[in-house]
Amino acid sequence: MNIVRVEDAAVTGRPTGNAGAGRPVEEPSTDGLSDARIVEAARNIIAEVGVNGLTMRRLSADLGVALGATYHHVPNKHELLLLVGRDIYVEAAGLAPEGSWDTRLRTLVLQLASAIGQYPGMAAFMVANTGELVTTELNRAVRQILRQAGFGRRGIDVVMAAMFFYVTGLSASGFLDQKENGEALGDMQSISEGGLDLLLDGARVRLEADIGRRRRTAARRRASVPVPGRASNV
Amino acid sequence: MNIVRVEDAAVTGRPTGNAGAGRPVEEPSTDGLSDARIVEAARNIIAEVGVNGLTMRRLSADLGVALGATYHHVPNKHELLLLVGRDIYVEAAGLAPEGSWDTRLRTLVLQLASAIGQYPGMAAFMVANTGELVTTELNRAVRQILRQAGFGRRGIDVVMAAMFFYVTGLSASGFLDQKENGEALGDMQSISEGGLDLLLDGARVRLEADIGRRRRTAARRRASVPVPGRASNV
DNA sequence: ACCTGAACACCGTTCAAGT
DNA sequence: ACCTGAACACCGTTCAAGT
Repeated sequence: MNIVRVEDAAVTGRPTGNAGAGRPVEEPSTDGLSDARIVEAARNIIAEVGVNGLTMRRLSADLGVALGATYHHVPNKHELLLLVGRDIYVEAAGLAPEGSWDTRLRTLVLQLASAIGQYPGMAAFMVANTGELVTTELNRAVRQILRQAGFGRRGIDVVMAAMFFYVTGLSASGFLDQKENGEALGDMQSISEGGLDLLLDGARVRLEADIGRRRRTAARRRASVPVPGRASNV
Repeated sequence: MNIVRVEDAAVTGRPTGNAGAGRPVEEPSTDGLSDARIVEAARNIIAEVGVNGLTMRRLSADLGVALGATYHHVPNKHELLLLVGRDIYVEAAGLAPEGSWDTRLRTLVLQLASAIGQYPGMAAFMVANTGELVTTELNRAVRQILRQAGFGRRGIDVVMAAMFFYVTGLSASGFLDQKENGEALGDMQSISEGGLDLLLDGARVRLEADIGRRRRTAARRRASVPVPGRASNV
């Protein structure tokens, strides 16, 4: 009885992307437990009953092992949720949309919010544990889109911060849920997307500033004219 | 050993603003327990040990009563956290900054994020329970700022959604914490504020569109010229 | 009406003991 | 190395009993 699920590309593809962690990549290990199997089972439970419904006991039962066995692979529940969060990120980073930088970004944000929204309570956890989650391929994917668009280094940072905060807030508030209550909820969804467009407008303003600055710098270099105010500094 | 605390205006001012709830407003009740006293104690605990450190037992002990006594005033922990969340909102809505609409909004967002950031884990809870929190005076305060600025009805909704998502994401990730780790964290803070400025740029674009639309409508009304496409509709 | 004392069901985590 | 069975400490919530 599950809602429309995105393909579990990240889980089935390769063992959970343990970005940053020094642990060696696990072998497929045809039988027995594995990080990938645990994360997959955890995702299914969360999708059904939410993060608060995910219990180490319930998880172990679904995996057909004793409670202690799960703890042999995952140190604690917090770390397990981090694995799940990274898994969702990796999956969302996989499906790269086409088009101009802003439509690509827009689609990516909406897809990501929708993906996270399928796991009740997950966005709240992710927003509270940003520092331990950001080092993923999603980061790289977004950075690349912005770099190709022409954003400067700091422009990229700023836009990414805004996007990240927005997507977590958006998914946590559950406005994108395609649940059974389709009354005046469509209005909230259009407002949420409107907020995203607002953000993209701001990003466009920023992009013009970044490009203008670079063009001026290049022009000065070509003419070999020292910068008026800080000529002695270079 | 508390961090710089904002004045507890909302708590001491009047009993916790139970927006929407049908419950009658409680009398001061000089002695004994009260919603206001419970919320205040809860805030202190959360500020010290976070939402996860807040325990109904610990709370009751700090209040000097038995566990059951607290439950006589607050139905459950979820509802208690809602009271705390609304209390923080009401407090933040109280200090209205001066200046133009965008600087007022900017200051308000940063103050709000900073206020929430003082209560670890609170932002995650608030972002996960938007629907039960939004009906506060903060909502009114922000709406008023935007209306006076000249935003249309939908423009207000969109800007507010963007602001809300951003502020929760911002405060939850704790970039505004003035904690002991002042290394490269100031950089993250400036990036967070940069994201906010991005959003305000977008809002400015939106405002121009709103004002332009209204001006055109007024001009048509003055000239009594029917609208080309939908003349028969009015 | 308000509070106490004690209980219930459940949770995350640990660990000696088995293979 | 991997798993089982059982325990420990703690939590949210309830409720008969007192005043």
